[in-house]
Amino acid sequence: MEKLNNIIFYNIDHSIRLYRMYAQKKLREHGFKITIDQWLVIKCILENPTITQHELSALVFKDNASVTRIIDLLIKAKYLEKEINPEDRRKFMLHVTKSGEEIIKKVQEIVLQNRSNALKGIDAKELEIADSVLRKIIQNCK
Amino acid sequence: MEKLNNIIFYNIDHSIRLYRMYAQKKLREHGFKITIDQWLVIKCILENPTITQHELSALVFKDNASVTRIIDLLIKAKYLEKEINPEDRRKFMLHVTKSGEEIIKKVQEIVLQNRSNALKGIDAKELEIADSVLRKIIQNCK
DNA sequence: AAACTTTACTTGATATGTCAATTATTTCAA
DNA sequence: TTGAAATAATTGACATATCAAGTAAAGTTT
Repeated sequence: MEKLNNIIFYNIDHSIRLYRMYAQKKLREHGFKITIDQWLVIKCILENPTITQHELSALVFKDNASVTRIIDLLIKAKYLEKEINPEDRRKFMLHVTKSGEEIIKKVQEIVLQNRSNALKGIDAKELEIADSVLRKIIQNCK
Repeated sequence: MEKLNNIIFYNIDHSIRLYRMYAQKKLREHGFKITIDQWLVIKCILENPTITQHELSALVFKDNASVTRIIDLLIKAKYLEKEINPEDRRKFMLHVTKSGEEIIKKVQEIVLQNRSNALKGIDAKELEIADSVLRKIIQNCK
């Protein structure tokens, strides 16, 4: 138990790191020039079309600064456009372009495959317990 | 279940991110000018005095390039010294300095507190299950 | 309305993550 | 024993993480 205390955080870290590498590799293999984080940001904007950058950063657990920079890159890549919100000129309205929508649609299937591969051999009950443990850690660190 | 599939990776990501921020904040509050990653690297060298950088990167789940840079910073901070290994001139021997040893000793207690705070309200059995789920994910992504 | 506070976003600095290319050294094989 | 392959570490380029400081706009107080 004392030992596991040490190790659980290593395994959390290790698992998410390997999963990200795994997922990124799959995207690359399919010829997609987009990062996991960029994909996540577009996905969230599509699902929440009126979201602000500030709300977005809470949703994807990222710093405002990171979100600003990811959005910059997505705009450069023509997956996104932004426009000042006339209701509140501090904010921006974020528009996913046609090509942004398309890449999300194409990548979707790979993401589902990645997740299911990564969770192979894990049953619903233990997954549920693992998830609850993670949620407790999240609460404790807030 | 379908939904949880989607969410487990978010919670893994979220939990490790919050834990790192939490741990880093505690270090800062106690006046330590060292990052979690730097601490981990010194700790591993102390526990494996003959370790190479290559072995080190496997141990801490980091890229060789990251380890090189972390070691550079630790040398600048006088916590570490390196010396070419005469047995194999491609390798280095890594020496933790007195002041490196000292900071590890001082930080140790805070790290233990952080872990136990982060795991509050989680019992041994569910922790064991969570750990086994993470190990399966790690295997699946290798 | 003017001053103050808060909010949304950006930018700079530094650390780390990831991949690819490079250098130096060693090992292996013909 | 020499030439090819493998290994250890570094470096460059770019993406992201984190904190702090800064700018602009909106909201609040008096």
